[in-house]
Amino acid sequence: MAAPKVHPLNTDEEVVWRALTHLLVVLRRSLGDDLERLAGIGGTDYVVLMSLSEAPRRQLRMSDLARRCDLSASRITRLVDALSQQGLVVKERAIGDARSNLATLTDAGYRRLRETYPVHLANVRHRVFDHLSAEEVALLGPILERITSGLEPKGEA
Amino acid sequence: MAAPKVHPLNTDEEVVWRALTHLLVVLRRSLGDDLERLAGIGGTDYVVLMSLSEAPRRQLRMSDLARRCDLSASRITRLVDALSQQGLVVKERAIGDARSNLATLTDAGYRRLRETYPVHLANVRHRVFDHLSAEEVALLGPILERITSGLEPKGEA
DNA sequence: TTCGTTTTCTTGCTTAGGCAAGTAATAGCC
DNA sequence: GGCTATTACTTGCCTAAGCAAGAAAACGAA
Repeated sequence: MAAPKVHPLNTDEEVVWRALTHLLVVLRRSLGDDLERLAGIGGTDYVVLMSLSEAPRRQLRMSDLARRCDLSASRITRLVDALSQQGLVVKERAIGDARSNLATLTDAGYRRLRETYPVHLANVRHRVFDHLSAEEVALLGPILERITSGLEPKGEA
Repeated sequence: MAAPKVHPLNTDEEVVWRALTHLLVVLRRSLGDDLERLAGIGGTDYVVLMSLSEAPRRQLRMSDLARRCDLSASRITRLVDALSQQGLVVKERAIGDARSNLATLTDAGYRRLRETYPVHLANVRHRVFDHLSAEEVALLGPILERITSGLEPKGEA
């Protein structure tokens, strides 16, 4: 609390910091726009479908889905409702616990995801991996994981 | 257009991709929340003040400010209006071109920024640099810059 | 069993942000 | 000098997302 005299960023850190904040805003936007423009699906919808497709039975409880997508419960409620309107998922009460709702990817949803995947993949390569060597990718993985893993506990850590 | 058979991500790439998308959402949120909680200022407001403080005369045209903050013109209009309500910046018509508006950081704004800086610095260290060695930081800089520099041209590239 | 507590989701409201249309000022051109 | 085109910002309106309060089910204890 009493400002324990933290070092200012050195030059290298400054560079990383500028690039990172820029990335945080712009890469997110670029990828979302790419997907919307080239595949007609929102970035968030894509993440939802993808998360479901990776789950056993292609099915997750709403709250688990929210966690995997880094979204709030309310946002997931609305996203799943919208996707189910389009027939890409179904929402049904869980047997055995009538509080939980299960979202399940439909065949149509799975098909949609398969169609979209190549577009997404191309975007990701174009925006990120085309700029990196294999060695850099190998280095980057552990670094990013270390940063993200310190992030989970929403408040302090 | 005709899906030119892009390689799927290999294992290393997959790791980077997962971590990166997570980072994009969560780091942004964490840093914004930190600042809000510990310094009572929004992350975006902070960026605006910081950008002004780095400009000659602590002053920028609205459109330049928008560009440096990665924000739309309309968002900047509203942010600057809010900040000027709080006396942290002033907005005035540019002499010599009455279309442009100049936003200038006030002394109060500068003071506010100085107060906030240590908090922000501590957050940044805590969330990012505490997890990285000096060597890693040195490696990371060029990598991130390469990615971001491919991002500017909003649509294609 | 019945009542309080906790979990899980939903709904209402608010905020951050962008886009598109409008307005004002400048710049070019005849 | 008067039109047209361009630039710079603002305003209206929409979407994405979160928070907080609610409702419904499940759990636990008396």
